[in-house]
Amino acid sequence: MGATKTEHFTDNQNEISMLTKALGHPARIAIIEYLISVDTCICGDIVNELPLAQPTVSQHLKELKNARLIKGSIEGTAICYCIDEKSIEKLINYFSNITTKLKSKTCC
Amino acid sequence: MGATKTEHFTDNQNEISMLTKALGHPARIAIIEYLISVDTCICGDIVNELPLAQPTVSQHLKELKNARLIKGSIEGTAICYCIDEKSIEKLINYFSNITTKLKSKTCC
DNA sequence: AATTTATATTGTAATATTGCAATATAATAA
DNA sequence: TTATTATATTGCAATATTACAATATAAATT
Repeated sequence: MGATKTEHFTDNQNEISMLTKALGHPARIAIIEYLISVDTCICGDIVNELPLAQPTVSQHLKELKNARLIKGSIEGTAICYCIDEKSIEKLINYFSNITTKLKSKTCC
Repeated sequence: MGATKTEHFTDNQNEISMLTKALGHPARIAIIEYLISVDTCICGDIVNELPLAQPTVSQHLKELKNARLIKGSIEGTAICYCIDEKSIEKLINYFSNITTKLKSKTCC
């Protein structure tokens, strides 16, 4: 026990929950918001921006990268991170679809 | 250590991550999808629908309720659950806003 | 080559989550 | 009142996450 029973759910359910799970931490939301706010794709400034130690930030970035919510490309010593729009669009589509389907339903 | 440093983030960051975190499990995505698929707001059928024991389902429902993603109203012995559209809309708005902001940006 | 700068990894402690059996609660039915 | 039915809670084991100090890596600069 303790481990999520991934194999019992559909690929889509696992994919959406993987994305939402990756966004399920305020630091990772803050990282996403920071990446949006900066014009140029800055990297290690995230560490200065957040109230967390460098290894912790690095770990959060890794999780966002694993979920393909962000992309990172090496620029000399630094790494340039930016949001992967596709994943965000996946989420919008998913939730929009829910709202559309709910329009015809009555709640209890 | 080990606990999320909620106090260091904005209310909005905490709210959005609270919603996404609640959706960050395939069983809870499956519950949301099931609630959409049924015409009438059925309750304990979720237990039959999911490959999880009743207490586990009850726990997942509790988390969705805490995040205000679903509402439950007592109907005799049963409890009628349904999706709280407002929270879904909050998420759509949030992600739409991100996409809008990204339109003007160039990625690395 | 040695140093600096930027980021990642490892190891570990604290805490949270997942899943379920057993049990409790609470409304209805017999 | 005693089942029955539907859901919630408790307690616990297994596992995952969060956070960070220490350390490693890797490219650029001196």
